[in-house]
Amino acid sequence: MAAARAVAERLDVGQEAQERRRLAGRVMARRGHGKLVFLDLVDRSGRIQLLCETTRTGPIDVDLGDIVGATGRPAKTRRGEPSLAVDELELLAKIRRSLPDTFHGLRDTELRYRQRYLDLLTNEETRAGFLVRTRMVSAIRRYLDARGFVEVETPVLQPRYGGAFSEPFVTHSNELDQDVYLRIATELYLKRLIVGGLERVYEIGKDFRNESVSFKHHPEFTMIEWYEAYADYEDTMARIEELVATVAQEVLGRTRVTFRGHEVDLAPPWRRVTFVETLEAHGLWRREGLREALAERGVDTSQDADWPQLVDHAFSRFVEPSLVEPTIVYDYPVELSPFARMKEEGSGIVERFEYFVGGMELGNAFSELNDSDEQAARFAMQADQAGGEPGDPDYVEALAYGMPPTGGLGLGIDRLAMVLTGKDTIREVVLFPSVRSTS
RNA sequence: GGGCCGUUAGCUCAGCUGGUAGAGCAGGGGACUUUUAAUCCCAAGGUCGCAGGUUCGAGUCCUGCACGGCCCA
Repeated sequence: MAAARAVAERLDVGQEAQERRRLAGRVMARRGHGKLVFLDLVDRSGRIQLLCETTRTGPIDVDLGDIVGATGRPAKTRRGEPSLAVDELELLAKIRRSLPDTFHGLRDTELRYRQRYLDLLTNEETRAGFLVRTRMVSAIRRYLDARGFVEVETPVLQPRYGGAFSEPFVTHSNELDQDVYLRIATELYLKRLIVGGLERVYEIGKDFRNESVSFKHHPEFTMIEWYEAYADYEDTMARIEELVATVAQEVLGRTRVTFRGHEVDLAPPWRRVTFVETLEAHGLWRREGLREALAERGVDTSQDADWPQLVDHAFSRFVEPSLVEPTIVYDYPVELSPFARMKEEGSGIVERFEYFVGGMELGNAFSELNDSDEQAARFAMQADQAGGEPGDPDYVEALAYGMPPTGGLGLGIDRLAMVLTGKDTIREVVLFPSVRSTS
């Protein structure tokens, strides 16, 4: 369609090309003039006007939303509109229910989510947004494939869940006669592949977290995790900066984006600041009295059972919203990071970073802990913490066979799509967001 | 989980201090050979989210519920 339009655009007003074209698409507008009918035909590549002289085509019996095939010659009308002068119009699929208002588009948020096909049909910005997401994912794959990473698939149904602090969805295997969990992360399986010598692996796929929804949380969401042998978290910082900037450039042709009211530049280098510094700036880096300090600031800490939860609460409440320009926060307390390698013996600080744009976390990364004894000790420590990581002896066993020093990273695909499309909520970048069923 | 807001025709929206519901688009019928939100004429289209309550009378006021949105946790 775009090609036929290009031909028509080069014509003079009133002129008709010799070559015949056959197009197909959906009729999105109709302007009848008795024996002359104008239709707007739309496909993914764009829109072109059909010029139907009924003396040539016979009666035009089409409704808005019908899918038709048209044969004719590119032409330009008296008003200069690139068109196809139709010889033959064929109905390919009949619409049985009226399309929503094609001028305003479908506005009702609930209907837009429940019947996304109507949203895509009537709102061009919706279509454009999802195409950006698709191109973004392709660009990420291209970037990693070109650097020797291999894409893999690991289990979604897992006998044990792990790799993140989160409540899982539970289901049941009839064959095994046991409960299984929908994965909350791909982390532990991917690192087994590093043990197995695959050296550079990544997986793009859905994770599932049985938790509350918000503008940046959705129960099923798409995550990429990659693991790179013989890299550490500083190498990984450089890689994620480069990847995000490269992808933005490829998809949008620029690195400046507007997100949640902020204009930010994704080009490296990103601001870097330690976790401890960010909290010190608010007077909230302390082992004792943190609960009291938060209470003084009017924070309800009743849901926070222990220090790791308090410090996480302090960070997400006071620090995260201020991380508007792309920022890498690094060197985290070990209590928050059961899989990250210790920075120095006994420091209590691990080689981990999270990165943020527009006050929202995009992802998490670290130099992976590869000592099986220490991993076992970390699991034991987590067992004493509220909501701590459940242990995974099989994973510890895998590490016991030796894992190279490895840099690993997770990136929220939906969240990066939000940033690149400028959408304020994750539901705008998920084609079919979860909605309560109507009964 | 809490607060605020919303739900009227297939869609987009009006509907004031309570007085028996309107428009545009789409759909139906008709006119029209250069329009592009085409125009014009005709007819049709409603459990005003659901259930109660107040009232002579409720789309409008009150309560509860459902679904959704935004903000907070």
